[in-house]
Amino acid sequence: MDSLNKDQSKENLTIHDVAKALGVSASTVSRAISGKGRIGEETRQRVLAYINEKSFYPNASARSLAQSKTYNIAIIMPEVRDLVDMPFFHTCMHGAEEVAQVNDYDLLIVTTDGSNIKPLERMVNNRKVDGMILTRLYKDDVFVEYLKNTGIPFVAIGNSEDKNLVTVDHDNYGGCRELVSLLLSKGIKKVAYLGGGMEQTVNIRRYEGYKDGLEDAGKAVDTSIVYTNLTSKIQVSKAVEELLKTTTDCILCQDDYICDEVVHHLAEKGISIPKQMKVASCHHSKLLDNFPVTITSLKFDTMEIGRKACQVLLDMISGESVDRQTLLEYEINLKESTKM
Amino acid sequence: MDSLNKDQSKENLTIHDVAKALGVSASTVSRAISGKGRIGEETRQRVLAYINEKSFYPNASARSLAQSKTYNIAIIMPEVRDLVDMPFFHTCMHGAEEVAQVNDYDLLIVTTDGSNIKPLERMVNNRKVDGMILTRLYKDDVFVEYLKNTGIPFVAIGNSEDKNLVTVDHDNYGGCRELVSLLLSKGIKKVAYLGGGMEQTVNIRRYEGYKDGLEDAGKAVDTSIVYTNLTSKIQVSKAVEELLKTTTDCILCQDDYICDEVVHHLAEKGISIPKQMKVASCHHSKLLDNFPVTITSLKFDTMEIGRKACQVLLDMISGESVDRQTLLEYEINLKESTKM
DNA sequence: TTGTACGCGTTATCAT
DNA sequence: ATGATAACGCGTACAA
Repeated sequence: MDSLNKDQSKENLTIHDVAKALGVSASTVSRAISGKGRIGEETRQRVLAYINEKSFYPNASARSLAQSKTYNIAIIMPEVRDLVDMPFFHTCMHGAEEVAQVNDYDLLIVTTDGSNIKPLERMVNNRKVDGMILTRLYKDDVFVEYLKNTGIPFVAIGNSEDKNLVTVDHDNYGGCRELVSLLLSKGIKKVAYLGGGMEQTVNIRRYEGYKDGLEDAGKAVDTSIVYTNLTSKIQVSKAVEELLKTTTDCILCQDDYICDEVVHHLAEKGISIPKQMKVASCHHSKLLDNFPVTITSLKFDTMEIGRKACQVLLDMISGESVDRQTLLEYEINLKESTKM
Repeated sequence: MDSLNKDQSKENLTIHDVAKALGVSASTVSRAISGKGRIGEETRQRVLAYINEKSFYPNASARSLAQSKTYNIAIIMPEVRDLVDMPFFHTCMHGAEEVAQVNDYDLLIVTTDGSNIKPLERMVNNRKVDGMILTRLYKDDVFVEYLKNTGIPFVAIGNSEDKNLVTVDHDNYGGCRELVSLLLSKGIKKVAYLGGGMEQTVNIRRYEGYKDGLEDAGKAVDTSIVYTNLTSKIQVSKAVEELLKTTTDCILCQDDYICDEVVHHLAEKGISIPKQMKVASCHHSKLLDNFPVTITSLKFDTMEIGRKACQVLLDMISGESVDRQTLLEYEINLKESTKM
């Protein structure tokens, strides 16, 4: 047992060792492994059997150098303080990893805030990755700007006006629009909107969906019950406070994070959901499952977006043509929180 | 502006290009960059200035091949379904990444369940990393077993009886012990314990702390109010149900996840905390911040454990001697949930 | 102090 | 179908 392991680890084999042992040349071994180039089926099997028995594995660095390919991709994550309550990015990450693994790629994580491109530069300059996934897309995105100039393949999760970008996103716009339409058709009269971080395209799209959803129902946007600059819990609760003085009968939250705060604040004030106020969220997460009342929300398959982004990226890397924009489906879950 | 970028990207430079342009040899350039080997200060500056101006960066694969070092480390994460409500691992990951970045290392993530070592084998066999961090430690850990045989440097987050392992952990034992002592000293009479997953060493240590905390106060463990095999929400609520029939006046939860369920179930049953039942948790997370009542808990700096684990690993990789076991401090936060 | 020459382990080109 | 041989770009003994 022990000696068996020792045996295998007698310093790593190379294709030359394999070649010598089999009385063939190194290039033959290489061909047998890669499948590239013509090779006799018999010798191929012989080589494969041998490397399997001796558990030989090609050296990644050497292959990397020879092919100018790293078999690594990077995923760019927002900075830590944002992440604690935001499982979205991590779920994405795991989706991407799943696809990467299957394709013999490894996933390398890079955390950075919205403006610091240093970590990306290092990756690119040192050629440590073959491509990148941007998990977040800003309005005038410095990462995008940088990556475009480098020419390295990358896909962004989100929506951009630049139709040359390769993006993967949930249909936030369509989802919010349909959600608003639905709420209004059920008899809700006045839907307020609570959001923040309008420099992120996802939030822009949701707000646009909200606006067009109202329009579909022949309603105009009432800017006095629209908040698009909430960045802290306190601001959210203050907004709720103000809304309570109006005739608003439903609060649409840009995301689960804001929704969480809204629900808490309403509970604190003794306002019952949905009797005195309806609540809905443009994004679902486990956060919303912890309330006594179930919350109407848009549901997206977050893992799937990670998978898809990675798949598209790998396609780009291998030179295949890919769709510029990919839009993934949404699901509307009507729950108690908007019951009339 | 545009031409400037084009200029830089005229196919990547090599040390030979730099050498030629400066009228020196490639090895001189190499020395200037690495700092290894004697080199004239003047030429060193000249080289450094040039590569800085032309923004030359050494090719990672080539360096990797020459040095047999990848400047990558991997962090092994538990499988996805466990993760959604467990920010611990992701926070660790970001801590590790922070330290890795500073040391010019990159972090590669690998997700796998407790038994599948295939993904690790690929990493090791292909020599894609210089070391690994295990974020979880099982009683008879197959990963540990495998990694020990390969000889690759690795550090495990958790506690092991095998004192040859290099581990980094919070002082779960000491924390739980002190917490229990404290609760009892405040007048609490009967502390029940709710836990699960005893194949993970962290949970074993917490339970041991609980036991010894009782002992410190001269109390014996009452196994009828101890649950160490709860793996689902339903099981947790059933356990709570049974405890309510006893004279238990405080429930100590193994982690935030279990605590979350306990608090919810008590609320559902109309049992008020802390009046009718005290509650404490051996692990704090944001999960506990969402309750109307603040929860007494042990608090660990999760990011710090990731940082520390990474630092120790990097030390091992560079051949420095490291402490076998590192124990990080805990903090006891006494809150409303255990108020007498 | 600096340059030469070779090795790291693969892939790819060109013969055979 | 297979085998030499030359890259790939960097590090490093050894020589000068």
